[in-house]
Amino acid sequence: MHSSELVKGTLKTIILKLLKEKGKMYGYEITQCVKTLSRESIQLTEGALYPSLHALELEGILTTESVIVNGRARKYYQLTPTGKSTAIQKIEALKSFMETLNEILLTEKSVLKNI
Amino acid sequence: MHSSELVKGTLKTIILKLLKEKGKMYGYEITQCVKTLSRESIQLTEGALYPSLHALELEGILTTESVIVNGRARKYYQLTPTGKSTAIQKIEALKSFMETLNEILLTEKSVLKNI
DNA sequence: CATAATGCATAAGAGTTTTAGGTATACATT
DNA sequence: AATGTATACCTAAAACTCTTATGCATTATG
Repeated sequence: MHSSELVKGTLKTIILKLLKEKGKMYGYEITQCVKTLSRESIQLTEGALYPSLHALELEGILTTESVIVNGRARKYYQLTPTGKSTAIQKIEALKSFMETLNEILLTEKSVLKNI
Repeated sequence: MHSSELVKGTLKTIILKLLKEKGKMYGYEITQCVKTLSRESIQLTEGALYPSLHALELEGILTTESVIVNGRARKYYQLTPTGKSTAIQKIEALKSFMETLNEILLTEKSVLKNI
């Protein structure tokens, strides 16, 4: 299980990535999808997920649509046009950050000595 | 410049990685080292760095040693034996998390459809 | 001699997450 | 019938961490 500390900064980007690919998802579906994709190593908590989704909606990045399925309410989220470009930017930013991070983590003693 | 949101969760691990390789560093040195290694894309703020260092010290992961160099005080930090194994663990955890994250970011629409 | 760079540190406010709880339906098991 | 599990939404207090701003001090530089 990955520490929640690490997931924090990447939560919004993960949400945006999934919505970008799937087009339309509801909250519970997002938690399950992340769980599956991460092989059970990331379990989003609802207390973090829903406030994030609502914030993204307020920012105009997502729109919602409520639907009744099997007698239960579902609230689908999808990217707005603005949200789509935000998603692309955020995903690129995260990839770029991971490359930087990777360089730092692979830096060896001998290299560091000269900095 | 990478968003501070992303750096947050990885700050402690970055510190531990650098100390693991360099053995002994002072606060300002850490900020400059991260700046250089990241090609100016990560600029640690002191308000985040020092509290983290102090927390790591309280946890028994670091010990300190104050030295006067060129008339200025420096406070060197280094890993304790416990800290050394914590560092190794944290670094591995971060690498593992990045692999998971990478898989998520590379997931394509066609794959996601079946989840 | 003012400014930048070096070097440490903290505190108020802001922002986010954790933890814990609440509400509700469907379905399987006891 | 009652219990538990899975599905599905949400929120609020407390905890946590960072941002922003500030303070102090020395050395080098223009």
